[in-house]
Parts: sequence; C-alpha cells; structure tokens
Amino acid sequence: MREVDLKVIPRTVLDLAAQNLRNAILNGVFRPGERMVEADLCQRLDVSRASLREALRILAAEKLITLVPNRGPSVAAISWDEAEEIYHVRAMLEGEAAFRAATRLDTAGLRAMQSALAEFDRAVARRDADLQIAATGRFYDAMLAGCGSGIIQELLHGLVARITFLRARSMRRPGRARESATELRRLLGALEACDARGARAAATEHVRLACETARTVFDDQRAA
Amino acid sequence: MREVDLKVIPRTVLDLAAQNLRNAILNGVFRPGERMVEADLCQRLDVSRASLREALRILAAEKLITLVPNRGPSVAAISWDEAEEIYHVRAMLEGEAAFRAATRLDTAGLRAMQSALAEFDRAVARRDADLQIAATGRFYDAMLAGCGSGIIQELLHGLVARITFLRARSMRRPGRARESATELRRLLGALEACDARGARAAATEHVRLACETARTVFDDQRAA
DNA sequence: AAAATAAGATTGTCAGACAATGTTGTCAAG
DNA sequence: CTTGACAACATTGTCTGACAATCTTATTTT
Repeated sequence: MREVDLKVIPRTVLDLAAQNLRNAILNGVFRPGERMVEADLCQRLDVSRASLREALRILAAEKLITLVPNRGPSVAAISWDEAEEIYHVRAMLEGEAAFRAATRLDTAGLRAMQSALAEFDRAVARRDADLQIAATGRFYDAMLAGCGSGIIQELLHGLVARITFLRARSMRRPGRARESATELRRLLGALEACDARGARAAATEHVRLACETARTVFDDQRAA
Repeated sequence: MREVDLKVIPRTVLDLAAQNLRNAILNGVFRPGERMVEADLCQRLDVSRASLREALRILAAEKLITLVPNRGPSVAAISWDEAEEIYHVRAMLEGEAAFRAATRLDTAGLRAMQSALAEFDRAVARRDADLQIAATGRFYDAMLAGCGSGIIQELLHGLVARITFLRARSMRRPGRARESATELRRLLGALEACDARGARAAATEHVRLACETARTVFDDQRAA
C-alpha cells in the first residue's frame, strides 16, 4: 500500500487569499511597481482587512510585493541587476542540485522528469508558452525533489518566483523554446547516466543561456 | 561629505514586535519546539492580536517559527539533516561571496573587516562567546556588503539566522574560537591580496569546519 | 485501560473604529 | 507659470471586541 499524503492541509481563508494574490501577481494581473490598495483587495478577494494584511506579509516575505509603512503594498519591481544576480545564484544552486540529483534520483524521479520533458516537447510543438513554463516547472520540481536538499529546493523556489515575469516572456522568444528543450535533454541525459559533473555543467549552462535571453527580453520591454 | 542613510525607517508597532520576538527566539528565550500562545505574546509584547499575528507571519517566513493552522505558532525546531543542508548551502554561497568580494571590496570594506576581526580577537581573549558571534557577524556583513550581490547577502542572512543556536553553542566549544580566528584571518588575508580563489577556499573551509563543530554540539545537546 | 464525552482554551475570521500619515487639488504669491 | 502653503480626501497603522471552528484536557463511561 502506498502512503499518499493524508494530512490534508487546512485551507484557511488567509492561505487562499495569499494564493490568489500570488497567482494574480505571477500572471501579471498587476503591473510591476503598481500600488495596491488594501480596501480594494479586500473587496476583490472577499476577505477582511486583518486577513488580507497577513496574506500581504506572506507575499512580502516572498518578495513578490513591497511593503512600505504608511504607503501600503505595491507589486515588486525588479531591476536588471537584481534579476541578473538571481540568475547567477540560481545557476549555482541549480547546478549543485543537478550534481546531487545525479547520484540520488531514483527511477520514479527520472520518469517524472522524462514525462515532464515529453510534455515540454508537446508544448513546444503547440507553441504554448504557458504550458512550456508549467512543464519546465515540473521538470525542475522532480529534480529538486530528488536532489536531497530541501533547503536548495526552498531557495530556488523563492528565487524563480521572482523572475517568473522574465521567464514567461523569454519562452515566447522565437527559437528559445527549442533551444531550451535541447538543454533540458542534455541535463536529463547526464542525470540518467549518473554523470554528476555533466549534470552540473548542463544545469548551469541552461541557466546562463536563460539569463542571456532574459536580458534581451528585459531591454525590449524597457523600450516599451 | 558622507552619505549617511537619512531614510529613517518608520518603526511601526508591528516591526518592533517582530524584532523583539526575533531577538527573543535567537537568544533562546523560547526553546525550540515550544508552543507559543498568541494571547500570552500579546500581553508580553503589549500589542494587539492583529499586529502580533502579522509579526508572526514575518517570523514564519524567516523560518524562525512554525505556523500550523489551528495550532498556532511554535518555535522552529531544526533537525540535524536540515542544519547540515544549511551549512552546505552556506558554504557555497559564502564561498561565492568571498570570491566576488576579493575583486570588489574597497578600502573601507576591508577596514571594516579588519576592525571586526580585531574585535573578534579581543572577544576571544575575554572568552566572551556572545561578543565573538557579534564580531563574526560584523565581519561577514562587511564582506557581504562588498560582494556585489544583494541576493547572496539576503539568502545568507536568512540561512544563518536559522542556525544561530548552533553557532552560539559552537563558539563556546573549547578551542573553536581560536581556530575560527585563524580561519577568518586566512580569509581576510586572501581578500587583501585580491586572491579570489583563495578567498573562496578559505570561506568554504571555514564553514566546513564550523559544520563539523556544530555536529558535535548538536549531538551533545541531543544527549541532554 | 480504552473509548467517548464534555468543558475549557486557543485560533481563524470578521466588523468597526480612530488617529497618523500620505496624496491630491486649490489657491495665492512671486 | 511655477512654487509653495494649505485644506480636503484617501489610505494605512493599530486597537477592541466578538464569535464560531478547532484543538486540548479533564471526566465519565464501557
């Protein structure tokens, strides 16, 4: 018998509000830098101000919004320098995660990555950028889950969330998706071969290229 | 004329409450795993429940406390595996920070590190573990401030806070302080010589040794 | 002793209030 | 016409009080 997580996470109003807000921000419902008004959010999310403010604290901790006393919340606006730093650290951490995953990933983990990659390919064929992002997410989640470090997993999750914006735009860049697929395939290949160093190299290289693409995306957007 | 940060940070009740709680936890006023009662904290901190709960969200985001719905807050209890992961990631990030600092640190930064190290020596002579911790903190803060990556700085700050407990105990370990001083001196030497690789090596090695000491400390404490 | 139950404690959530602070628009002076 | 002062308005910071949902503990029953 398989142990499926029975512990049902109690979904509090607050959690839901935070989740909804998070999604809204990640999906670009609010524009970076845009100010948010508590009363307004309360109405839209249908929660009390007390609960909303707790939710805001959560998002602020995730750096998805900025909370300045007496000025209220605003959607976090990231500078390129900051984004670049994130990509850099991400490269390090993801490289390390890949390195570790190479010797720790079990069959189930590998299969999950393979299936995510297959889905990515389908998404590329269909030119569905959102699905591509989702598939990449699953691909990495599988790897991180099997890398043996909850801390790395946790840090990466936080960092990646902060550059979702750029990732989404990057995927829409012509040619980037196919390029990305090649890189992921190389990473997965290294993992399957238990080639830790190769996996690290593939992972860091992938992030490096993603960073380059993000750079042009960032500039383009700035122009507009 | 020197630019001193004029921007006075508005100190809200909530910030103060969070700060006080944070200090209390880091200083071991509460024991790991101990449950906290909101009403109780409200009285002690003299804030309303609404404000307190926001403060709790902040600490939860910092992983200093755990918040389980319907069960309230409890002081975070860390397992050795988790602590080891933190040390490992910390080694990576601090190594990278040192590497970058080697070519970016200015004279003022170096002087700050030197002065922190001097203070550390005095603390060692006096066998004042708390002062040692504080001096190490200043030492690293100076390095991180000059490493050119706010992200690394931010991540390290969060990680280190989660192992304060172990660090404090480790410093009290006979011989560890002096050993630590030697390692820091080596790191600073590399930075002064702009030897990036040497700096990285020194930094990671320092963390590695700290991790080993922490390990024995953790076990000892477990026995009691 | 184990299970069921009741009483008490604690949290989740809301509504409403008010002072402090920030924002905006108006108007007069330079 | 810009600049500054000032009033009017909007928004946030914080508190109080409340009540149902949930957890914990003590008590009773089997």
